Amino acid sequence: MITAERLREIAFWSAELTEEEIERARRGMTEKAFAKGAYICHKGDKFDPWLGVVSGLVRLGTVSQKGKSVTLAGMRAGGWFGEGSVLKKEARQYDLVALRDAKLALMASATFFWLFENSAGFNRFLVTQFNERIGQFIALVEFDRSLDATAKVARNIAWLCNPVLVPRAGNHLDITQEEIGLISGVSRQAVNAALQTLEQKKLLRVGHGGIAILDLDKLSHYED
DNA sequence: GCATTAACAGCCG
DNA sequence: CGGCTGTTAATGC
Repeated sequence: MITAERLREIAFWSAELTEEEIERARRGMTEKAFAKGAYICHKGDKFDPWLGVVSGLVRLGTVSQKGKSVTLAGMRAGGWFGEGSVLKKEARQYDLVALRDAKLALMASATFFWLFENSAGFNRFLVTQFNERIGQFIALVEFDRSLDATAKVARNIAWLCNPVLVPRAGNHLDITQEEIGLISGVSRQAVNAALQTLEQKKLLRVGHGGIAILDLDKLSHYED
């Protein structure tokens, strides 16, 4: 169980909840630490909590039939995910790996369903979250030709900084080029080249162990 | 051609 | 010093 104050810190959506709903939410939640490289769950697991990243970086991915690993998305601190599997009471559709030491918040599915049945604020948040994800998905399908490495990197960085999915993100992203590679499905060297291209176009600025976002909108629509 | 792996020097904290 | 970055060379699809 976590305190009401802790809930405010780690869960931006709690701002939409009434006192009673906050009480329910915090009683149904715990925090858990994962070491770098650790699996949070595997594809096919019956793992029921809804998840939020409190600190660290998490990779959502899977393994194709041919055996190569495919990354679906990265999730940074402040992001919440997994509501699809919880709502449908189904097994996880992907692997979750901590790319560095991470702390996650876990909400029991019974609590999630209670909020779903009783809280207007929580439902407003859920609809907003789904809507934003659909928007990302549409943007992905819109460009049927495959993206080059620079475009993949640009889009994945933009997703990590989505202000609706991660409202407190700000303009700075603490992430190494290797981590961007793991999330984007591109080698570290290709990430390095991509970042330099994007910096020249003034869409972002590269620093040591992090980047500053200058033009999120252009990053999210970037085509080579 | 473009991207990947491997290897390495240099830089930053 | 250890981790991260920027580059180059060799290899693969």
